[in-house]
Amino acid sequence: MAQWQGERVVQLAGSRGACSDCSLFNLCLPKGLDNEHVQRLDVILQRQRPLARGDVLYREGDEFRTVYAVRAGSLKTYTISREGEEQVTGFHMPGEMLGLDAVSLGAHPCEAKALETSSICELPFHELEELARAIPALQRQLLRLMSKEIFQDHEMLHALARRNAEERLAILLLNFSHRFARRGLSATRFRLPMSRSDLSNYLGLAPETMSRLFKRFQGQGWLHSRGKEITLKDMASLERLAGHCQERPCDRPDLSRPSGGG
Amino acid sequence: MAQWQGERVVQLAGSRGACSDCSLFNLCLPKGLDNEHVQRLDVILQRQRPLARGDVLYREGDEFRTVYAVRAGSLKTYTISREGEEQVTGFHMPGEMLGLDAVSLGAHPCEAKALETSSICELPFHELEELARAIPALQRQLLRLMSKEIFQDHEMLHALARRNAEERLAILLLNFSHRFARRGLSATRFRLPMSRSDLSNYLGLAPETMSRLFKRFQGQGWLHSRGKEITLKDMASLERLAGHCQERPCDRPDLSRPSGGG
DNA sequence: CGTTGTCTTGATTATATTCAATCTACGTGG
DNA sequence: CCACGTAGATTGAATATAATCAAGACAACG
Repeated sequence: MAQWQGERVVQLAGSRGACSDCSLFNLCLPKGLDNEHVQRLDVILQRQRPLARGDVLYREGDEFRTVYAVRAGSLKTYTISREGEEQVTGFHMPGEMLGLDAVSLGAHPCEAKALETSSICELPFHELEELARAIPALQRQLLRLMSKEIFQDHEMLHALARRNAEERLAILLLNFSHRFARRGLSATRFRLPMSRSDLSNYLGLAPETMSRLFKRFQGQGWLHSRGKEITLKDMASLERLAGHCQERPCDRPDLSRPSGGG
Repeated sequence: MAQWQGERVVQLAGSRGACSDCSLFNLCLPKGLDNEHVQRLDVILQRQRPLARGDVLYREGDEFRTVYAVRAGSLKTYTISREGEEQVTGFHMPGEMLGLDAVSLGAHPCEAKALETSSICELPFHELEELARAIPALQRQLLRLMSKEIFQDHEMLHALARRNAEERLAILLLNFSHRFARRGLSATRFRLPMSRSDLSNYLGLAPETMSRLFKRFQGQGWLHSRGKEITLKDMASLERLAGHCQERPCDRPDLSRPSGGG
């Protein structure tokens, strides 16, 4: 593919005011941005060459200049403690954003690595900020995205602090199920692109425990797993385990009080 | 005190361009805001009547209209699961902000309760957003504040996922030590305003474990605790336990690339 | 077809939880 | 000022849960 050369992507917006590439950033509110705005946003989008499995998008300490959105594939982000141990802080699937945790420090506090061949969009934060000032709906959407990340982290804190291993896995499986479903994929059959170790690390468990959990879940008939391929067979039981379902109130476009001048 | 009636506080800015009340929100960059801006920010600040211990500032599900900063006292925020169990998501000391996790949903995803008699500033988010568009440094600072919260949550995730009980307590003690020190208070003698249960809940431990930990730490000569009064006596040992010290890179004013038009 | 890394499995151990029983501090009312 | 009640904190003993250690199976890949 010849276009993966970091050149600027100047794309005209679609006909209905919907986003093209910028939709990957979840930055477009259906009613918030008109064609002109979409065009201005797309102009600052850039494509990178695809990442191969294991490629590092950014390292801990790297200067923060851009935020990223996953176009295809998937990545994990993780911090590295002084002793060298990893802590996976998130998995990022197509349509999801990463890098916003770097705004505060001005440098990336974590590392991002491709779990498989992945295609990434990047958006220079400096220009995004400027544009956000010009487009109220964009500013708000940016704030909402960050707020959502905080909200999700709090859910994760709850899972790690109050839930046992089984419950954590159930929560995680349903979480992925919802994320796949939102992309129009099956909510019950999907492929988890990360290793069992990454999963267990994310959930604060030992890899062996993860293995035993999958076995137990399979024995209960709750799911079928063959390597990375997962089939959820008893959503009700998983939801019962997970407690209040982890339905995440994703980007709702209806805001009672639009921040724009009206 | 007669001024606790929710009236608007119209305060003139100090002489050096430093913030007055708005400094509570950590929204002012020393070099970023001049007097005129400070004045505009202070104008939208409001004072509430003080909260008594146990008073709820906002409940889960409450419509999100304002963000808050602690002027004096302290609060805890916590989510409530469907089964009614609490999960403490944070403690908020003077000069610290809360409520930003509500931007995404448009409603507060957690509840905030005063741990002691507390005085609160509130700032209508709608107006804050507008002002942020007008003042680039403010917009950036707002984004940085949220980013910092994400960053801190990730540290907490690491603590819950990878650290044992002792290490978690050491991390927490040093965290508070730094927060008190930043306010000009002693880094080694302070009063933890929350109950042991709140602490243990926050750290994902049973209250009994927390009790045993304090006893063990005291036996090691690492600290002295009498009720809520804590004296740290061996910072080196605590730091060794905590691993890389949890020094949080708080609001550094030096940003290589100011987002303003220059 | 072997090599490598990941995953799985079993046995054992460590860690923190749970349950139950005091103990203490503190606020209330006599 | 003291007795009482209550909520929180502490302590001990038993238990549960997941981690660790150590092999072995499996899959991907050259």
